[in-house]
Amino acid sequence: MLPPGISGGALYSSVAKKRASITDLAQQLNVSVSTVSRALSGHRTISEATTRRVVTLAKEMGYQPNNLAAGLRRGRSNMLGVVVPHIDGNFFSQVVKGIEAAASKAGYHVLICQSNENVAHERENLETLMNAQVDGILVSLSRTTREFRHFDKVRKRDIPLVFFDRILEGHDVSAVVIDDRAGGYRATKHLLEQGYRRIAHFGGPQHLNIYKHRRQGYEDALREHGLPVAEELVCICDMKMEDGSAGMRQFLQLPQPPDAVFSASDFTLVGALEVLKEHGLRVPEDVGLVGFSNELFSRLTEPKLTSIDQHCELLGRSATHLLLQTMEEQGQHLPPRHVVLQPNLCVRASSLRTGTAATASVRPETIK
Amino acid sequence: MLPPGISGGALYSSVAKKRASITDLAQQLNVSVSTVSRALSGHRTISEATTRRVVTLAKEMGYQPNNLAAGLRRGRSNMLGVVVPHIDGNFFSQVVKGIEAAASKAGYHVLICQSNENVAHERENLETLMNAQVDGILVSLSRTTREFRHFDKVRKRDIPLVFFDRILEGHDVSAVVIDDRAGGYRATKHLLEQGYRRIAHFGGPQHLNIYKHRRQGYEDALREHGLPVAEELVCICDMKMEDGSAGMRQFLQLPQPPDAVFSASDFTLVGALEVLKEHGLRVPEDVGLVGFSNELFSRLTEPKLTSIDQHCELLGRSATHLLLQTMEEQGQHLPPRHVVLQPNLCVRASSLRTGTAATASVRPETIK
DNA sequence: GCAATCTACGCAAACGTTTGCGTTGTAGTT
DNA sequence: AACTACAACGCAAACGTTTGCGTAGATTGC
Repeated sequence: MLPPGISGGALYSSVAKKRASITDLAQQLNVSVSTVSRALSGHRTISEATTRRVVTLAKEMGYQPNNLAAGLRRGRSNMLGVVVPHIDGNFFSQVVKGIEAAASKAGYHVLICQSNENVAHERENLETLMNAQVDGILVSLSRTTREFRHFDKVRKRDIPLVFFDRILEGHDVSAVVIDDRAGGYRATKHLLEQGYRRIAHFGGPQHLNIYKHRRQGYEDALREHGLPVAEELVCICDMKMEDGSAGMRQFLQLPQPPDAVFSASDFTLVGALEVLKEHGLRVPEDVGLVGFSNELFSRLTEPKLTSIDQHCELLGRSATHLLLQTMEEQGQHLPPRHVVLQPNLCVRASSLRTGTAATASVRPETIK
Repeated sequence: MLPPGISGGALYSSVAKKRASITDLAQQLNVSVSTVSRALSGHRTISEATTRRVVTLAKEMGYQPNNLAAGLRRGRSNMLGVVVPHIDGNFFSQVVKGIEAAASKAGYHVLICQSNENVAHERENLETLMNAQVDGILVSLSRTTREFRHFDKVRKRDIPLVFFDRILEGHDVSAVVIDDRAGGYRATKHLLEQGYRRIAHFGGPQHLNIYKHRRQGYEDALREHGLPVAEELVCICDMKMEDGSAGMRQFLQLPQPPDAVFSASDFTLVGALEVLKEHGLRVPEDVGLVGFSNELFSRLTEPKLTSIDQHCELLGRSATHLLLQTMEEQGQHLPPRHVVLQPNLCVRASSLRTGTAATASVRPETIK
């Protein structure tokens, strides 16, 4: 016999510390589990009185629904997967912020994976996410991704898939992208308006839409101005700082070096800027610079870099919305959709040739 | 009757596209589900032959285990939660990289939440993570977190909790931190060795360990040199760029302005640097600067900023290991443990007064 | 006063695993 | 021959939800 006041149950519970489940609530209230479940999800077939009782007890006992169980039963996890090349740097961390905001508003959690610009990693990331039973996947391709085979498994499983920013050319997928051609065009045109005439270009791997289109915009602007597209003024590289230094050194050895550079990334520009200073060339007086992505540090260099801003957060939100929409229309197998966002030119000192007539109309733009 | 070759099952399956489950495998092989389960997890009570059969069929059918179901049954989700103030900036994105690496090596997924330096957000993040049934949580506190109450719920549920970098003073929790006092001390001592004598300090909210300790190191170094700690040379702020500008402007209005600044963040230093240039003061000749965190952009300013590097990735890995260890020792309720990592001084131009005798022993340090 | 309609709730199956225990069949021991 | 011992596998419960269907009792319409 136990002494009065000490039941076996109480003794046990002082050890176990089990989380309260829906069943516990049901027992305490003398109702069925289904009633509790429905009450908690606000079903209207449950009387207001019972709902109140359930909700208050739930709060009192600190009840927290078990998402695993719910997910198992409903066939979905309420989790979204994201694969990005990396989260350092301004662009992707901002995009991720947008994704998280939109996802959590819709009741989804977000699983973030980094491919480190490595296609093998990217493949693993996809496995990881599928293993975690995510309901949908957002991907921005790594720079080394040249084929699509590792996505077959995802599509076979009918897991909704939306790409953003970086996609592979010629593949029919849903995606949210920036109008990179327009970005490249505006950047180059701005340089032309500032009076620069021999404009070089740093570009990334051309199998990626973003780099290809930025270059197209660059070429379009030149042609529109009746200028030739010089092969020796285009440098295709990996977009690292070092690549910018190396590329700029090459440019400066040309018989006719460029008087401006439009780069598809701010990173290369930093390297280029260093080399220019080494050579005693002044920016923007001798050489004008325009970058892409509007990285945080672009405001910190001397001079500050003109760059194309991509509304990163909006991009993230849009991609998430498209994914959620795709998920809703699951069975229907509608054709892929594309959303195109317009980028902004952020004019700063690196491309403003003071004293030039063309400057008059352009004023430094502040970022919202 | 159905026409030959078309069974009801086939017809159905052509529509449903169900993912293969362990049960499907069992049926195909005429064994029980438990056998399949054990075979897949490499149990030795299953004959080698059957194991092989199961594994090959699993691969053939593209079987992917359902983590939700497994998690439900085993009482854990194999997911870790992380709460960071933000993931932009070098520090936290690197730390997260370390966390991910260590976690995935141990078979865990990682859920990342950003508090945006907001304690209310932080509270929501915790709810989110608990809701997602994570098995453990890693937290670096937001700058506005001054009390601990929102962590009670986590501890009540016995969810293993490890803090990293930013913790609240006087709370008994497991944590992996940097030796910030040593960092502050070395930074300040370096400035003293370079001949600077009137050294100012930018600090963050003093309820956070990191800012308090960095300041302590600063003061210790001054005292050791027989220098007074001047109240007017210490600026406690929010560590934004703007705060740096504003603070520097104040410093310059003093009757005796400082000849160097040790800042607890690189960000403020960028603002300060701008102001110094405005006033025509040269760095490092007139004013020396040393920051903290070794942000990416610290190598891009003019001049490059000397800063304290924190081995971000190692920090992330250490924190994860401590968490995993804590999870293993769950029931035992051992006392909290602390791990302290040593930071590194990265000397760059902003603090190198050439021509000073003291310079001889110090050479620019490269970062691994 | 009786069928029809609602309201508010309960029953039980299902989601895909894991795991303690029970059950075969075979080999080895005495 | 009767026994134990062990290897290899099956049974069924359990994890915590959700949800289709069923069913009391109350209300309505005529």
